[in-house]
Amino acid sequence: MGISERKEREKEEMKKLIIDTATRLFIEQGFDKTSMRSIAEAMEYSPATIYLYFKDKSELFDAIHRQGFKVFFEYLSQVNTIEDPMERLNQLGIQYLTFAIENPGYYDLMLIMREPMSTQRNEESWDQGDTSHKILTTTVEECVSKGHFRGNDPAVVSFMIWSQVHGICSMMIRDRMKFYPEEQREELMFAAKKVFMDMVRSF
Amino acid sequence: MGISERKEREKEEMKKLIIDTATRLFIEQGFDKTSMRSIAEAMEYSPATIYLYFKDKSELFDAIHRQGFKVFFEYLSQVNTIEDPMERLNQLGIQYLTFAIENPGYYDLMLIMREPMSTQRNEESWDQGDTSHKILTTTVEECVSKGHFRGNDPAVVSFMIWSQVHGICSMMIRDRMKFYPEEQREELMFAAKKVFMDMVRSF
DNA sequence: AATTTTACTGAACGCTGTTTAGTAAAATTA
DNA sequence: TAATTTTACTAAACAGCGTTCAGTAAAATT
Repeated sequence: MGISERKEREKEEMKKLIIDTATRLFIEQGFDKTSMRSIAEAMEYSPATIYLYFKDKSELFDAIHRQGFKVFFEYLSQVNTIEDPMERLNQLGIQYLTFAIENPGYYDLMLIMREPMSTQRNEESWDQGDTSHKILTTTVEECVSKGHFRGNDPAVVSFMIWSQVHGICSMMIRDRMKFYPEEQREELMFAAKKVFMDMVRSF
Repeated sequence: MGISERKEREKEEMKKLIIDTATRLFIEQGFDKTSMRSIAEAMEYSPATIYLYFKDKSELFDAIHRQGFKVFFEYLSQVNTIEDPMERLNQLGIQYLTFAIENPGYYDLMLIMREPMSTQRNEESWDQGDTSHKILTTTVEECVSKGHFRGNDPAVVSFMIWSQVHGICSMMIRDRMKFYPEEQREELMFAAKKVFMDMVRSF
């Protein structure tokens, strides 16, 4: 049955073409301006074709969403070899900020935008969110067991830390840093994170 | 010229009717579902009428935006009488979180959504953002002059603090707290803020 | 060679923000 | 009071959106 296998391959290639085209436009011009019609036009297909491969726009962008998480995990996994949990936490923060700075489109889609939620999608993006969350909480728990955080609930501490770095990234990505000259913003992000970590360490 | 004065009054009333109707729908059903047509229908006017009073949707929502900031300042001004800057900072955080919890629609519009920016609008919303920013930095500067924050740059510290509370609120408003049961989320927000303030105070 | 299945599209539906030409009533002028 | 101008408003349209569906030409199967 060579034919059905080739067809299967072609189907996957078409899916990839759609995702790649959509990702390119999305990174280039943002979510709002990336319409199904514009994706189709860039692919030189009819808009209706996309719907043969993805149920709707939400499902298509969920594929991009998932890919973003893959990239995200590559950043986070850089810290795996660090023994000291507190230093690992520190580097985790740096990787987090770096991901947001280098992939603002992904960050926005993955962690700021409101998701239209379709049951299937939520399952998986939950998993990915859950994994990220576990990476953090595990590290925090290690820190607590080494005597840090004065015995505060690791869940609370994790949420605080995540909120801190997410807050910093959100400010940057949604343009709430106009108080500071553009060329100093990235520096400020890391400076704020550093003061935060200094506080954490001396707590 | 009683007539032109009456007309002026009527114009203001019409503007108010539009803003109030738009705000109601916006709070009830969110930004995306609040179309110009739905606002017009709720007012029992034609959609085109709204455009006689507001240049476009962005200008209309800027009016709501401004009103949101007024409410916001009411929350923040509760702390004015507190002498000790560190305790004022603490209460400022509580007021911030409370505003976000009690007015999630406003918070989203004012501090999370991307603004389509029309020159005029930016001027004013800048002013309001600037005022909020000054309230924070002034307090932080007082703290520093009382020996807190180990001589770190008040601008950096302010940005860190704002990011922390903004991060907490963003997580809640954009539904990134699914790791925690719904009835514990508000508690967790304040718990995280408390740990943060404990760190700040002992720094 | 005839039939079925596949991959795709043109055109439409109902929605959006926005513009424009036209109208009836109100205000002003004569 | 009658004629004219100004005001306040709307119906209808434009171009865009996500999405659906009937139809079609080519490919695969019988």
